[in-house]
Amino acid sequence: MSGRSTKKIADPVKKQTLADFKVGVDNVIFSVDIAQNRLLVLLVMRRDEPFLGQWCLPGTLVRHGESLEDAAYRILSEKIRVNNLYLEQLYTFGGPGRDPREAPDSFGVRYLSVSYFALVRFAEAELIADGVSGIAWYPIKQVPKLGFDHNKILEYGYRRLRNKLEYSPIAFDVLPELFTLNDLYQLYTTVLGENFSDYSNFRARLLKLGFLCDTGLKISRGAGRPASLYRFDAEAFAPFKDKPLVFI
Amino acid sequence: MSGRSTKKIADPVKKQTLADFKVGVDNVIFSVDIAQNRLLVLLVMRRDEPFLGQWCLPGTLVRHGESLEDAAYRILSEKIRVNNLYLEQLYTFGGPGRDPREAPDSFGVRYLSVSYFALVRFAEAELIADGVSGIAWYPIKQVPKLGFDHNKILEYGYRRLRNKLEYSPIAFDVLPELFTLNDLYQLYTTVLGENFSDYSNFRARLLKLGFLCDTGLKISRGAGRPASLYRFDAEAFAPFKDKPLVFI
DNA sequence: ACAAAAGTGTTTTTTATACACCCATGC
DNA sequence: GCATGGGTGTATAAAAAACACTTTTGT
Repeated sequence: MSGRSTKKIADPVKKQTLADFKVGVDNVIFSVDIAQNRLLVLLVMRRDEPFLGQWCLPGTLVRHGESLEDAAYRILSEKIRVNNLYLEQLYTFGGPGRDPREAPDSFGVRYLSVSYFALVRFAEAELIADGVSGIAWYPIKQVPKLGFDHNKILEYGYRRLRNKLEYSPIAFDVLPELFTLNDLYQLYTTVLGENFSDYSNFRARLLKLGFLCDTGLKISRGAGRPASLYRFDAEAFAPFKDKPLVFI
Repeated sequence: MSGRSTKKIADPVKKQTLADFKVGVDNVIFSVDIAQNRLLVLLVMRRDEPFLGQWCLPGTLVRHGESLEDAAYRILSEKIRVNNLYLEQLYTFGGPGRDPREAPDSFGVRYLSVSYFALVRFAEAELIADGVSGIAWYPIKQVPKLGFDHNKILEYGYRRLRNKLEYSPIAFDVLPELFTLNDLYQLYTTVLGENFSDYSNFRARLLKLGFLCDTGLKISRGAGRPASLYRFDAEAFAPFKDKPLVFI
């Protein structure tokens, strides 16, 4: 308490003035490798201080005239080429001292991070290596210690991914136009774990909802009966928007 | 397309440079007036330009050394006195041009808003009028046109409130220590609408979950049978954390 | 005695869960 | 013909929804 009042003498000058910020955008970019049943997250190796040479989420600072979402799309397109993706804002981390570039207890500029969460199609995603430093898909279970507070951001993004998958149709943004129910099921199990639902029940529930339409086309993958190809019908899905827990 | 390339000549100087930000925090503060069955949101009248004299969400700019959440608590405590509340971050709005103080297409500073969502106990909330301009609880259905993009923020907060109520125990942060099941039910109906559930079913579901304990105390409110007073048992609730859709 | 508020119980319908089983294809 | 992946069906348990009914108080 007495420590506090000591502080109060020094504070008024500083505390009353507004902080100046640089705003960064950090992306948690997921993709699902169905073939290997792995959930992957995109990491890049820092080329600058701080945290030079350490793995981080891909991020950037926001430029003049650029919206937050624009910045998020910019980093994304600097790192990977994709046509299909889902992207949404995640959370904003902005405590003082979260970035080492902020001189401690100074009038210096603060660094705030608005994080975005993205899910991209693994098969078509093409990583853009700049030839200087690393970029890689990391299986979620093998992510190392990251720079900044990026492990926390990633954890936040992972939780969001699992929730989103349960009640919104983001899977279809990342599946090909035509897909089998097994493709869909595998995507779900890879993210949510094996025991989230039995295949037969998953199937029955989804088909009953009525926004997956059977194209009649069949695809044969090696041995076994050929699978029907389905298409996601966005119009038929419309009435389910805003309704909780559509899937699983 | 040719318009674009013209732009490109002018851009590099500006677009490549980082934007400087002031960061604001805007609060969507809800309370539930059970007596009158109204959901209320706190609005304040702006004392400064821009939007002087117009109703807005209570907000402030973040100061040196202050975290976002600290700023959110600061405005809150400048406007109302409360002991019990729930508060969480909502969303970050940061497009260029969202604040009129940004000179259009200039090098000037950008204004970004991190919004927070709060639920406070109506009965104990004491509004702090500064004697200069207005502050008031507005029924959600009667909110006027607000300054900035605050109607959008409010809408976002309203949706969050309804969702949160369904799967997390925020109601208990805002009910008195001891409450009747009717108090709880009325809070729910006021926010979610009359037809979200039948009282008897609501009651049965909640009691079965087992984190409401009957204190044995009774309270009599006018005519009719006295009601049991319950207490929320946070420990007994713990296992339900992270499980979706506990209520309703 | 009766209206008002609180609380209990019952019936019906729908959904979830766990399986067992049939179908079509490649080898 | 049999392993493999695809697809259907059924039986049981649990949850949601609708609604009728009892209990306890004030007046």
